Amino acid sequence: MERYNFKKVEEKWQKYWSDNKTFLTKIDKNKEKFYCLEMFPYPSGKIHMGHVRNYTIGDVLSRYKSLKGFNVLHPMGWDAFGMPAENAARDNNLDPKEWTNSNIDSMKSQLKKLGLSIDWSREISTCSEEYYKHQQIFFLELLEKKLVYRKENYVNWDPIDETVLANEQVIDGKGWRSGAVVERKKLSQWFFNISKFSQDLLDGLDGLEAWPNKVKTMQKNWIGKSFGCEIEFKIEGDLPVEKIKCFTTRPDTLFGFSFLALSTDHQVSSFYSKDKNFQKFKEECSKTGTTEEAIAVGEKIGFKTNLLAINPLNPKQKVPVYFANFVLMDYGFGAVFGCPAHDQRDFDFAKKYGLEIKTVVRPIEEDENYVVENEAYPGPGALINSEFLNGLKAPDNSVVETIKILEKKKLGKKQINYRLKDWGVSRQRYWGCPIPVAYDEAGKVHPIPKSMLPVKLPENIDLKVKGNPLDRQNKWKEIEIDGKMMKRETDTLDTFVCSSWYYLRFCSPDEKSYGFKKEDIDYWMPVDQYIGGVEHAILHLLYSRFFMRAIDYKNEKFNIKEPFQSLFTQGMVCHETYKDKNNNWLSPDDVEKLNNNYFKKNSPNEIVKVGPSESMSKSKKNVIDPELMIKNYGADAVRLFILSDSPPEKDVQWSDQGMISSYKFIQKLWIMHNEIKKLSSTTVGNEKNIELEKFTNQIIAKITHNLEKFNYNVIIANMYECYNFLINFIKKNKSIKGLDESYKKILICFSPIIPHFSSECLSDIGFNKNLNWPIHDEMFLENNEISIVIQINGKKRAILNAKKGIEQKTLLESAKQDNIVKKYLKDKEIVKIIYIQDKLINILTND
RNA sequence: GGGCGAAUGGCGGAACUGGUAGACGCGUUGGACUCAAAAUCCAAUAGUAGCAAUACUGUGAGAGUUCGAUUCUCUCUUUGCCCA
Repeated sequence: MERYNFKKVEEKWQKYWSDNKTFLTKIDKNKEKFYCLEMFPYPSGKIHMGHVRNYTIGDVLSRYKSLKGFNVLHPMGWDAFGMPAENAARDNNLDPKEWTNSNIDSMKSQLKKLGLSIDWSREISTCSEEYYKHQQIFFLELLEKKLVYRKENYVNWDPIDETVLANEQVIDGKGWRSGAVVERKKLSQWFFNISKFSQDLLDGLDGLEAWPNKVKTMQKNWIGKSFGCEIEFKIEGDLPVEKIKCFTTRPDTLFGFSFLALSTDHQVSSFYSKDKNFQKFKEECSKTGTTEEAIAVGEKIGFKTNLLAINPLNPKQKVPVYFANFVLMDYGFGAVFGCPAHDQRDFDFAKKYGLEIKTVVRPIEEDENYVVENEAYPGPGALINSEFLNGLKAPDNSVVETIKILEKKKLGKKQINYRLKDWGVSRQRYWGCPIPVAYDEAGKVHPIPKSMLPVKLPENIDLKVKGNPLDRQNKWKEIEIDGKMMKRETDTLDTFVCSSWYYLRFCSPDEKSYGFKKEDIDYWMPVDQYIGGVEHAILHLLYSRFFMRAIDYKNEKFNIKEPFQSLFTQGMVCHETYKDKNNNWLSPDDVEKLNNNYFKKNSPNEIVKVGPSESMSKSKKNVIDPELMIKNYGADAVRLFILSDSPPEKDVQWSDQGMISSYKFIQKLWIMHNEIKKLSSTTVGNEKNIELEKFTNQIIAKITHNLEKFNYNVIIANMYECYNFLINFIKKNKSIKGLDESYKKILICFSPIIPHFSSECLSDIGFNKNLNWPIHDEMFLENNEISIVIQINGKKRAILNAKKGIEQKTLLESAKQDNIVKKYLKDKEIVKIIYIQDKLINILTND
């Protein structure tokens, strides 16, 4: 017998699948479809373990569903636009397109070595003209439907990448990619009107039963629906301002009103355009970031006006009006009423400027003399010091009642507010999808006629110069539309736009006239299972849900609104981190382990500091190269290991030991395979072996159940169980009828996880074509001979073998014969007996 | 500060609707093979006591419901993620 040669076998089957077009998918209306999609990768040039895990999970599911008889669509593509290409091109004097395409080639060959069941004929790349042409058409359609608009707005400006960032791309006040502190800048930008769909996107979440609750909650919070009231405050003072509108979720605390705060961008600020002190203040404000966190943490500062705001519920009360740095123009109306006693931000502000702090809500356990002292009390309770509102239960009851009163007096009206802002999609970058519009001399927007699409990116660009590269392409910028010379838009689209509809393109990758064909969408959509990292829980998934709705808006193209029926978020792949004596990160390759101590390789005296296990990242050097692992151990072993140690939704620890033991397991399976093959060819048994049948059927039931539930780590345990059973079974049984049948079924169960090995073994014992997922026989799931647990006073004391369906009386009699049971029942009176049929009997005695 | 989740041997983790806790793997220990090592195979492996049969304790801590709780309820601790 030859040692199992994974290299030969894996290459053989990968070639076989490719030559036979095994994974090519076509519409087949006689079959039920299954669309399995994993989040497509950015073509960085090398796959990492996160990809291996993500795509292995998807592949296991796809292969299982195929064997179950589904018509499976399992495509792959490239999220190919984006800044790394541009940066690499700039630093190494390359063409971003060539850089990207060569990365795609090498990553594709690495993915192929994993033996994924992908229909490569549907491969798409978002940086190809065939792809972004359709995206430009979508953009124009959205423009026509008024779902895209242009406005001047403050934006998050990343000074290193020299681009605008969406709010979501600002993390801790810093750019998500560059890490630079984000500045505020006013620019004219394109926006997708995602906020128009706020309610719809929120409602849609309820229908997504197969999404993790965690993700739904995150989206819900992100959309941030709040119920409140729009109030108009009458204004007195030295300026021609009569009233100021503001939005609040707590109108019930109006009697605690002590100041009105305005954003520095509020209309009223126009009266201060020549006031040097105000300008200085405004500049100060722009230094605090725009994120909610920066505002909450930062110091609250204000600029006092000479205006006074009148409390609508208590016209005798007049309070000062301030500009304040914690008020944002794009929330509510850029004005908030301050109630220091019950909002920490307002409290801090009031303390600083010596404003009144009047308590109007008391916690339930306090009485009416309760006074807010060291910090605001934002919690529930009852209203006090509020005249006719006193006693109302806050906040639910009191908010509703106050709004009713305000509406009746025409002082305000009920309003629903969302935190979700429109999606700014303009990027001042080269390597993205050009926005297909042009401007005439007056600056008016003209869509570029569809016949002139795609707007292609110019080539041979110098990326070394800072600023927007397309803006410098004077020749490219010129365009003639209807005989008039115009200038093209020089911004490109956020790459999140590309990934918002790629799942549709996979259904019709070759369609020339439009992004997809209705017939294809009707058959394939929605995605039955979407698999990816939880880091995309908000942005990508929300944008995709929006894009479906936006494309469909007013045209009713589809019957579905939600692109992803089920969502699975896999955990990360982690590894210990290492540092040398100078605190430099060390790669696992540079570290040697000896007797629980870690040393630097080639310098045996230097002890290595071991840090916590963290998600693999290049910056911490704690990465393991999948290509190397596949080369050393084979794709099947890598697939086996990456699934074996943790449930797929949780983080997994990389372990060299684990990797090696997966490799060894396949070697052991191969040795066993050859023994079984020898045995089953000489077998002349009479009757099927009950023990074998029972095991086979039970394990099929288990594996099937675990596949359906994504318990992939448990399937690996089931595979070991199979090995342990079979190896012992063939040792003691020399001639067994039905062994080949059972073994075949078990191999099919293995095949989603280790497809090359299983295919090789199956074909070696004569099964190659038309394989189906085995179905277990219920008959064997239930044993005739069962073990029944005997409990005395709730404690396990013995186990009794009995026939199925045994009656309580009979069971009790035989239990009483048991020596241990006898011991415990001696001199005791049986008070009660609890019998769970065929499972357990609990005997209660009198003490 | 708010929301959601998690906590089981030395480690990763199993346990269907409350019913034999610790499947399976790693590691460790002992043994076989070997001049020796590696590889492989066999055995043991929650803790405590005991030669053993066995007994007691045990699923982060404390309470509760129940004949019976890793599983359900409440309080607390630690921890992770998201939002602030």
